[in-house]
Amino acid sequence: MRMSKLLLKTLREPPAEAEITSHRLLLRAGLAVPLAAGLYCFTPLGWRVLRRLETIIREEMDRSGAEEVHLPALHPIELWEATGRAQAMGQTLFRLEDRRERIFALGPTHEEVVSFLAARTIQSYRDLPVTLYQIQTKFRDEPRPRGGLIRLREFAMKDAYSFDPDWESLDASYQAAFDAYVRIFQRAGVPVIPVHADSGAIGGKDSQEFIFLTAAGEDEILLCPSCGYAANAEKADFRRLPPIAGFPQPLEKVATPGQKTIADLVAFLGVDPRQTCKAVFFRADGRPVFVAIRGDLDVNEIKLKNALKAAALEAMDEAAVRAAGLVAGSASPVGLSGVQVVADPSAVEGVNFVAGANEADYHYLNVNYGRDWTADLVVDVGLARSGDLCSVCGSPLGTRRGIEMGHVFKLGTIYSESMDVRYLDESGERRPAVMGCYGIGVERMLAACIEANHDENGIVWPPEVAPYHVHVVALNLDEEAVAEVLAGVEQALGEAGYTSLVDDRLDSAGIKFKDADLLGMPVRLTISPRALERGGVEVRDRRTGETEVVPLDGVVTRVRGILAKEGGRS
RNA sequence: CGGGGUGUAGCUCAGCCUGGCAGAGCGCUUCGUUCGGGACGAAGAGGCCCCCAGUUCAAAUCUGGGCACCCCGACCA
Repeated sequence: MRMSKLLLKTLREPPAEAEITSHRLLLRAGLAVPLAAGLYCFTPLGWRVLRRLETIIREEMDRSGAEEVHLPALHPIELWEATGRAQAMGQTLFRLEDRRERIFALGPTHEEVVSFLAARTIQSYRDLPVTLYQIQTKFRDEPRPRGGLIRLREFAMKDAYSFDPDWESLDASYQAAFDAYVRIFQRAGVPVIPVHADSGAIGGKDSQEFIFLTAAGEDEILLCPSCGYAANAEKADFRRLPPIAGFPQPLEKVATPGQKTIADLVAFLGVDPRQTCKAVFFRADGRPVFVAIRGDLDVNEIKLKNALKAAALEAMDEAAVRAAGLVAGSASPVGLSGVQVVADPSAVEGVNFVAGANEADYHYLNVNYGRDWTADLVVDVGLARSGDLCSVCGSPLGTRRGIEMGHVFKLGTIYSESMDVRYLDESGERRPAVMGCYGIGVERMLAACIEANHDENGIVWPPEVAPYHVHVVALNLDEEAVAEVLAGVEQALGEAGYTSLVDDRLDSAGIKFKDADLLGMPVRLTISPRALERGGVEVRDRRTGETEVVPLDGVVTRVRGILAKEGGRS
């Protein structure tokens, strides 16, 4: 490809809207142009990168035994109502109407549609297991698109769905998808770690995310430096500090004027935070929920939401708190009625807690579970924080930010039951297929790839992702010798199976070198009178900056060497 | 949806406080000189100053309302 005819505009300065590195370089290198919040146009160069990523994904999915399909992006809304997700997705679901006023959704994901397809094609255990995948445009009316390609409203997702006769078989399909993901991210030059995750609105059981660690990430990840336990904060388990021991004492009411927070009580009464019981109020699908948890802990709203099987969970506002008869600052599970009470085990296991008296400026001492109050539900709703102890080995956990690149999880029979994906087993019994579901965000992968592969001068593409293998800078093209060598080199590269981007523009050498660094092809060749005088063509490794003049007949070999060194196959 | 910020040329931004010809650098076009790390000279093109309303003789500038975009939080690949 000749740059003189390539549609490309690089920018010396990044647009002010771009803050994170991948976004800045994406725009500076002219790979994409924003259209609206969460929507981008991809230029020829940017599109080539996306296609190369898709190629990697296809190859590895195919290798894992998955079969590619293509499903509509436009879905009849009835499909979403059948699984209850028209409701659950809420505003995120883009809706539109056809000319006959039938309502459709723009697919934010494809469990429903793939289940529809499976229901009509899978009949027997002989048809199983099978994994279907596609690379499809997804539409989500996100509350807040952000970070360039990190969070889009329209994006390409590789989504795969496995159908198995039973859970044991699903384990194998899940593992195959997991292994494929490891290879995909490895080839794409995106370092990821698998972490335990919540399965979110889609529902399901075991769930792991492939996280790219970066300060620009949206997710908080808890990592154990000692045993390697890694989990999304919304899912992470941790070991609570032991309760403070003692024998139950009689309940006692004390005046605590103006003391509202746990920190207040700790200072005022001189007790350990672990001796206090914290009260937090929520509205789950509109109904009030009271959560009791030990004072040194915080509530994990995702865990709570899951425990309550609620579609929406929000903090209770002041008016609602009063309406529920609660006293903020002195709220207590003791003597509470008409409100669902959820307790974290930490509030149940200890003795002699300090808790509110449901009366302003008063607290109880020596509150004990079972004697003074009971919960409707006792469940782990603790939020793991930096410094909490690893549930596996007991070492202090650390936190890092990260971006979710891919997600694999075991769905089970949720969709196969509601969408009627059933098969006849060997004994002639009709059973729902056990499903798994596996996604990768393609644009997000591109962003992470830039984030992980750049230096102060620009992008440094891994060879497998680079839009072209070689960037050829031609200087003084008006000189016949240069033009001649360029033609020869281009041909030799092509015959060797390498793609090249040739800078044949009339701009100065400085501009061309700067652009070559910015655009980040793994190898740069410079063809110029100076290089020719020195006996050949200058070959430069973009990553290391190593530069050498190589005789014409050695150029292809040298290119091959650099590409192999920089990233395996190309 | 809550909190914060920004909207002036393709990009980065000044001008706004204190109302009075719409500006700079980079980019773009043409010509010439250049040609190894964002060259130089000359001549040009390019604007709904986000939108609407108000105040005023006069609004990029002041007031009100709206919209868009970005960042932080609640959601997800």
